[in-house]
Amino acid sequence: MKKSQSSKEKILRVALKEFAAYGFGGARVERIARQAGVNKAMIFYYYSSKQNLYRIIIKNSLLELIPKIQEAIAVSKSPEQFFENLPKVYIQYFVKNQAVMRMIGFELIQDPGNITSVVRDIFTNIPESPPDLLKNKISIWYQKGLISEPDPVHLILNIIPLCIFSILGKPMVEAILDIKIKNNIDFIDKRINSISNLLKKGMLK
Amino acid sequence: MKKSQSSKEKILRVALKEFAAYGFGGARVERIARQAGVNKAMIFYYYSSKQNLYRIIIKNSLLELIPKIQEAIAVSKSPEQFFENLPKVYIQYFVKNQAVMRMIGFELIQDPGNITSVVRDIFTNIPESPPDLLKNKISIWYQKGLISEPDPVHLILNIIPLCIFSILGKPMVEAILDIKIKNNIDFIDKRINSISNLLKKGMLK
DNA sequence: ACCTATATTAACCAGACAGTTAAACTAACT
DNA sequence: AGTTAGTTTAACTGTCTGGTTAATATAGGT
Repeated sequence: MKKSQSSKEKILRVALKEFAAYGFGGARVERIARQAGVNKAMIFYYYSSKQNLYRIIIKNSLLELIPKIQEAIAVSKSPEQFFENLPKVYIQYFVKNQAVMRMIGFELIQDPGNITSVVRDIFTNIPESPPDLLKNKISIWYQKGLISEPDPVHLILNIIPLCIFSILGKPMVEAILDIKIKNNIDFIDKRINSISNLLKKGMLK
Repeated sequence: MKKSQSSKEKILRVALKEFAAYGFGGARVERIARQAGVNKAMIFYYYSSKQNLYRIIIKNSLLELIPKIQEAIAVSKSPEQFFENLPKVYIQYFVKNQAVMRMIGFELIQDPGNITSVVRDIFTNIPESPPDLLKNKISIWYQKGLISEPDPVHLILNIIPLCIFSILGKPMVEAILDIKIKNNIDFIDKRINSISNLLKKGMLK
């Protein structure tokens, strides 16, 4: 029973790319099967439905990302460090896992209720919940007069968008300004830097 | 020939919502027809294909947004004003036209090449191109030592994401922090404020 | 060798899909 | 009343889709 394991996992890997490329509606089960080198029926044998396969992939992806964020929060002893660590972790993860980012993006646009329920589900079953950790840090930092934004909602909404859209929005900005960004590694480095600087100058007191 | 006009336009209005809700692949031509109170064949009669209908809607939407941005840039005599005006224009437009935002989001994720070609197409046929206006302002402001970010790419990528994701990411942040934002008008006001403050503190010298 | 549980396949299905067609309707103009 | 051009419709088509099924293959345990 070794080949089965590889088939089961290969379906996940291939399906992630398929969903990211075409969205749920546009994704084709048969294309996933073909690219995974597996009979179409195997997908239903292992994952019972297209919807279910989709949900499992989203959950897996989030479970992979969360510990990285958890650590970035934990190691940040000051808001300066926090504003440097978090964008770095987010951007580097999403650059390496663009398919994940695209799938999450799709979900947020199409059916926010679905992904948010997955998120809630994950966080209620985690011992040291990263959101709680974050809330505590923010409130302590604000009380100490270190940061200017006391509301965790707006603090988060001032960070995450900058990271995700940096990658997603790149082609758009290239089109708007009518330029071509050649060196992607340089661009990403510059992006992380620009975001960290903006956050430090903009939200530290 | 009066009813035809209203049918033709109603298809556009309904299709915008359909595409925003389900993405291109998930959108159903027949559902558009039914909701527009029109025979399905009418959609092909007026717009020849689903793809073409999609492109026309995207283009129309951008053509509606661009003048607003153009004006926000033009009236901003200082970077302070710019960092206040642009987020306000973006967020207020996207709050009122969430379907447009979702469609653009879909495109950016699924087929960036498509929407970017539409953008290029629009901007090359506009006399006072807003990107050029923006590039000039930024370079002048930087030379005068008023702003800290000389690169228009990163300046834009520090602004637009904050606006778009503020609306799109709201349910996600609610799920992460396990809260419910009740008053949406207050939230949007606070969001515009928080972004303007971040940009002013973070990017002015 | 036989049993059993898991893995895999080809062939199939009913419904849905984008797109077509040809005929009929409408209303303005002559 | 007849012509014309733009609208609208019902009925259709060929293809594709997610999902099913029943038969078969595999391999480990007895």
